[in-house]
Amino acid sequence: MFIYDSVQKTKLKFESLEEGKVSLYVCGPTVYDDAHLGHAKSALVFDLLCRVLEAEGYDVFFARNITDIDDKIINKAKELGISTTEIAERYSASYHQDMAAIGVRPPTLEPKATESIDAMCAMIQKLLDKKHAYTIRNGDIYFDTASDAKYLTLSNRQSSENVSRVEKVSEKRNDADFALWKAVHDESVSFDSPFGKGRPGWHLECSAMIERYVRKEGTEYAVDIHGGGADLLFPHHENEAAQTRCAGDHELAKYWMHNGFVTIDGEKMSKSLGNSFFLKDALKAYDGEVLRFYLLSTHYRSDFNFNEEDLIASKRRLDRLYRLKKRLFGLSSPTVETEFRQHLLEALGDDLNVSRAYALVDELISSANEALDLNPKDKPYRQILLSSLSAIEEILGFGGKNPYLHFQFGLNESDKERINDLVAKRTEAKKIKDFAASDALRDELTALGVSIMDTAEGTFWEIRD
RNA sequence: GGCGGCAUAGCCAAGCGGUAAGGCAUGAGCCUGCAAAGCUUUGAUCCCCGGUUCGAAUCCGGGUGCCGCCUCCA
Repeated sequence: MFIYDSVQKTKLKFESLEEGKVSLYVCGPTVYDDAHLGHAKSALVFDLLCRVLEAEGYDVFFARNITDIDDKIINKAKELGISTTEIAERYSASYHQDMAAIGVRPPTLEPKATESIDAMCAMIQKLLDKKHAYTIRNGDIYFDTASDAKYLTLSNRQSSENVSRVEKVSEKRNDADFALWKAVHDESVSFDSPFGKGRPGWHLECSAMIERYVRKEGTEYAVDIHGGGADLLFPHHENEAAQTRCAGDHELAKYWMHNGFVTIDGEKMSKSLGNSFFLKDALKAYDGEVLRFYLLSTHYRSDFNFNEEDLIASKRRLDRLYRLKKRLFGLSSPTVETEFRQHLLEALGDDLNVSRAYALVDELISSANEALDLNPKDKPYRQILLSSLSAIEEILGFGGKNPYLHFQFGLNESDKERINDLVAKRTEAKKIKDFAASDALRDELTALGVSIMDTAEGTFWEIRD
């Protein structure tokens, strides 16, 4: 496995801290609204990484947090007149639902910030003890960035001179110093701590939760891989790394992975543009699996420009896989190790080269169709083929559904009944060679968005995009 | 202003020094009552200029054009 490390800016051979085991921590969402396509992309990328690592035989411990306390959650709660807990629960649930819809498996562990306050306090205390943090008069606790010689080395920034846009607090020792703990003096949401009532700083959450839930004693790094969106490199990950190295005797992550951004029709996602922003909206129009296939189709480090035209092209590519599955429908056989699976892992093992993996899938489909055209009854061949297809499902996470249902997205039972009825009538007309009637029926079906295909096994239909 | 990324056929997109994967769309053929599906086939010298090299889309220098981060953010 090779991984591009976004700190060293080079592709590295992956060597886990502990033989056969991988610890992966990914920054999860702040649950104050529904998940958008960017959340989906990030979740998909690391879901794929997990699948590949597991397929390579690693025992993967994957943690992805939920930030369930934050100013934005508080604001949303005020806006809707309900508690922050309700907000967090509502959007955690919708996050889980949306991610499941695109085939993102749940992480091994999903720590919540509000359930980890003690871990955060413990870390703050360490930082205070080691003089890497200080308290100002109002009770806020800040990280002293000047006390960490390695500060800014993660994101490769020269000095903190240009990092001056964070809030100006006159008592801060350095402009770049960030809050570890914010004291709360009014009635707003707060947690009790040895430092008084307050709320934790966002950057602290991940460091503390990694330390508490993921890290094994004695390792040089807290985790093997730390991931997240490209925007998190600075300041979030820079700050996390600083906290971890200053509070303990180890660095945070051996490998850093950052996924690219999702734009929509070339524009940065924004609510004001009113474009298909939320994943749940995209899921109304397209099958979750189609969205998975599409969002995963380009390299994870590249920016991804989401648009419907490309999505449809992508769906057509996935359709080919399902048409092949239709040809094999009803067959089952024990899964055997295939060369194809090896090739797939080889491609994905190269810093998740999905394009190469997809090309392999395409080539598999073409050669399979060709072979089945020549010799439809070749049993050993079909067994290998079915095994290859299950490798696609296992590693890439698509292609596992009933192939007929894939082509019936968005239809209810009465729609299907009506279509089946028309198809049956057309078959009757064809039987008596009344082609005028059968063509008229096909036109009717076409008008319904249904495409007809006559095969040796009978007539099949698909809903078209 | 500082830091970083990208530029490959109509579109999406691999490629990491040896003479351009794959998909969508398009044209043609086979198959079909006709279609659809499937199969075969059709097309780029890689933003521009210069350099290194026997050889560069791939390395170096200089342009041009997009984009991201530097503020909460996947």
